[in-house]
Amino acid sequence: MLTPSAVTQAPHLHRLFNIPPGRKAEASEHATQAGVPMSFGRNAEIYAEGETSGYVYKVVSGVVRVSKLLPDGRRQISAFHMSGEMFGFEANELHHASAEAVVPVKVIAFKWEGVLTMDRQPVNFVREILNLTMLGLRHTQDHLLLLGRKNALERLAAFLLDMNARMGGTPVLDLAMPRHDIADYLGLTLETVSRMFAELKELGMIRLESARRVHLIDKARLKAMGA
Amino acid sequence: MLTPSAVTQAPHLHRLFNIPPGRKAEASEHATQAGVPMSFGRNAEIYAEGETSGYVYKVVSGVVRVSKLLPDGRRQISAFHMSGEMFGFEANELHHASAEAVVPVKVIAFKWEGVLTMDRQPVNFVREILNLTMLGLRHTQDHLLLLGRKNALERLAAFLLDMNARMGGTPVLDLAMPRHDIADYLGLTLETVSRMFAELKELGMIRLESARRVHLIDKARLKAMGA
DNA sequence: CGGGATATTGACTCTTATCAATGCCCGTGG
DNA sequence: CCACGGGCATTGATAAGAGTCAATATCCCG
Repeated sequence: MLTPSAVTQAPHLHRLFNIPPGRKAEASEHATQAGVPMSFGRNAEIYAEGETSGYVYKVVSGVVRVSKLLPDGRRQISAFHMSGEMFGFEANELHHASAEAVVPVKVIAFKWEGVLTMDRQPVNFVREILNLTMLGLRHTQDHLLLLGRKNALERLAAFLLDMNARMGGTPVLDLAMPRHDIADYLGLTLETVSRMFAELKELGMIRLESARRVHLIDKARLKAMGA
Repeated sequence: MLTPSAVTQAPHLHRLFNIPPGRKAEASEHATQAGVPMSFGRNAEIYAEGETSGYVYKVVSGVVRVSKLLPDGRRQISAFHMSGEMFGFEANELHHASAEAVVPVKVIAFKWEGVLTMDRQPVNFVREILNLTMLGLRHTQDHLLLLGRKNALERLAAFLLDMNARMGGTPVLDLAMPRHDIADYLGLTLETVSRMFAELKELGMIRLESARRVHLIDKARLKAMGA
């Protein structure tokens, strides 16, 4: 459940996607291969659902949320992406979800064209991207199980463990996102999320230093709970 | 929501994956490129979670369900695959979900090795598989929205429309799977699924010729409902 | 130090789950 | 050909979990 994530780092991609040392990079035509650094403020939109999608992104710092909206405003966040991870892969030329900065974010944007069309890149390269996409698919399938079959407490436990694993596994966890975002990721309301935090605290499994700073006191029991 | 599906057909793959005319094919070592036809009875296991995964599959006939289980038996079906679709893509060498035949199924199995390692295949080929995987990711993300944010009636409406679209769009829909499978796909209980069928009937949007044979009377309203 | 956004807590409602009884359909065998 | 039996589906009564609405409380940030 909630494995390291979607678009996690892969050695090859790190090499291939990193900006050449000394590069300055504005959004110039030349940026095709190297990638263009971009910054986004808190809650700024990186791309929108329905927008034409020409780029894939790698998170340099901050946290990104990818989400879909129903016409009446109900929202489902499908993933949070943290430093080192990539997102924005799309089958067609249109974005099927939107991406926003949860906190101030730096990313590098790569022309998708350049990624797939480059006939000079080793076949390994496309294969590497395929692998990232398959990992993303796996994470999403795990999340289906969470949304379809786990109760509120199990969902929150799984979420905290996933976040923790992805941030290095230290027992103190700093959450970048507000309760509302956690709720929209876990398919709950923010009130329920808050109550589940309280219950995990009651159960002695976590300690809340503040709303965003969580101490994972008993990971073993959290794991048993998150499934 | 619930787009044509996961691993839907793509012209290139049809060419590349089809068995050479006149081929007989047992599970021989030579079958690497051509693919091995296989048959499975109702509810037979095609592969299991945790099993080592050496093949990808293309459905020739029947319907396949891909699912994950929680230790206590709760189940989430992540997708149904129908004729022409492919499934079984895995990031690592282990299957992360299991696949079973909903009804008697014929598939063709292709060695994954052969698919990725073949340096003689055009780069286009890997790219085609990447595209199928991205489509699968999209379908799964749509399903996240369904599980996280839609109510029971909306879920069933979306399900019926998706199935209908994938089976050619005729107003009479033959469901291959029992209520229990629909429930595990939609994150509901079979009783609730049954009640929602009754309610769609009440609303005049469907007619039940039998439990498995559904007439879609008002697709427009179903669409509005399914979101 | 004050104020707005974010989070918690409480009371109550509503949707869906659970438990249980009955009905229906279809294939098999008398 | 009909009756029986077993799996599947429907329907009902009740319970439980999460949602909703509303009133504080807390935390930043200026």
